[in-house]
Amino acid sequence: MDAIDERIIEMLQANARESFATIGKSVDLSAPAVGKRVKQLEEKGFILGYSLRLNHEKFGVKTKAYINLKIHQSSTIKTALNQIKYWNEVQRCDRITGEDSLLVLAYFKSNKELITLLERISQYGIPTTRIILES
Amino acid sequence: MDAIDERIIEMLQANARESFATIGKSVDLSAPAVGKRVKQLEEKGFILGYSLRLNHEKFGVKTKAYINLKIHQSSTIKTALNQIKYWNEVQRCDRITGEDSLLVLAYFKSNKELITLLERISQYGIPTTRIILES
DNA sequence: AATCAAACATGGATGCTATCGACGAGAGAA
DNA sequence: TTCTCTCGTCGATAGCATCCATGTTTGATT
Repeated sequence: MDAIDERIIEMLQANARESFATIGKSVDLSAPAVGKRVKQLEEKGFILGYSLRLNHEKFGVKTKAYINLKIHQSSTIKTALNQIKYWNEVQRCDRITGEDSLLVLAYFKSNKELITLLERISQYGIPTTRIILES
Repeated sequence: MDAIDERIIEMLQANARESFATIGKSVDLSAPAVGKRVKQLEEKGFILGYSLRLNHEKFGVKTKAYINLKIHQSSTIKTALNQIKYWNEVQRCDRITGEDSLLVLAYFKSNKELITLLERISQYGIPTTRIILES
C-alpha cells in the first residue's frame, strides 16, 4: 500500500469499471502494472469487490428509516443481528453500545413494508423507528 | 426496467467489473444488447455509478461509531448536514425524525480521531456517541 | 385486420483491454 | 559481491466493448 495504490483505489472508487490503461496513464504506469497491483490489493484483502451505486428511489424506495432495537434478552443479540442483516430491506445492521443494542438501517417501498418489518422485528425486541428526512 | 434489467443489475451488484459478454450468457442476450441496456440504466438514472467494496479495517479503521447530534438551533440543521457529510471520516449523515436531528456514521483510525470529530461537531449541537461493536 | 413506427436484438468489424510470459532494473540481505 | 525478491516494461494473444447495418418484435393507430 503506497501512494500509487491509494490513487488507484481512489480512481476505482470513483468508477470501478475504469480501464487499467486509463488508470495507468493517470498514475504513470503501464496497464499490466496497474492490473498486477489491483490483483494484489484483492488478494491481500484491501479490495473486497466491485459494486453498483444505485438510485434506490428509482427502484421504488419511498421511505428510509433507522430502527433502534432494544433486545429482550442480551443472549440473543448475536442471533438477531445475524438474521436481520440478511433481510431484503435491510441495508445495515450494527450492534452498538448504549440502551438499544441493535441499529438497523432499512429502505422501504411503502409504509406497509415498514410496518411488516416492524412486526417481524418485534420478536427480537422493542423497536424505535426514526425516519430519514434527507441525506 | 424488466426482469432482464433486474438480473443484469443483480450481477453487476455482485461484481461491477463483470464483462457484458459474461452477463449476456447468463441472461441469454448478446454482449451489445447488455451494453445498451446498461447504458440506458445509467442514462435513466437507475445506475449512479460503479464503486469499490473496501475492507476498511485493512486501511487502519479501528473504530466505527454512530453519532447522534442534537442541533442547537433547528435552522442550522441543513447547513450542518451539508457540511458534515463531506468530512473525511463520515460515511453517512442523515437528517432524522425524533429528539436528535442528525445521525452520523463515521469510521476512525483511532480514538483520537473520534475525539477530534466530536470536538468539531460540537459547534452544531450536542453529540451522543454509540460505538459499533460488530456488524 | 392491416399497417406503421418505435424499441430492441443480432452479427460482423474494429479498436481497446486484460493478462500472460519473458525479461530487466533496483533494493535489501547474506 | 552476489543472490533473491519485488516490481516494472514490452510484445503477443485472446477476449471485450462498441459501432453500424440489418432484422425482429411489440403494440398502438387507423
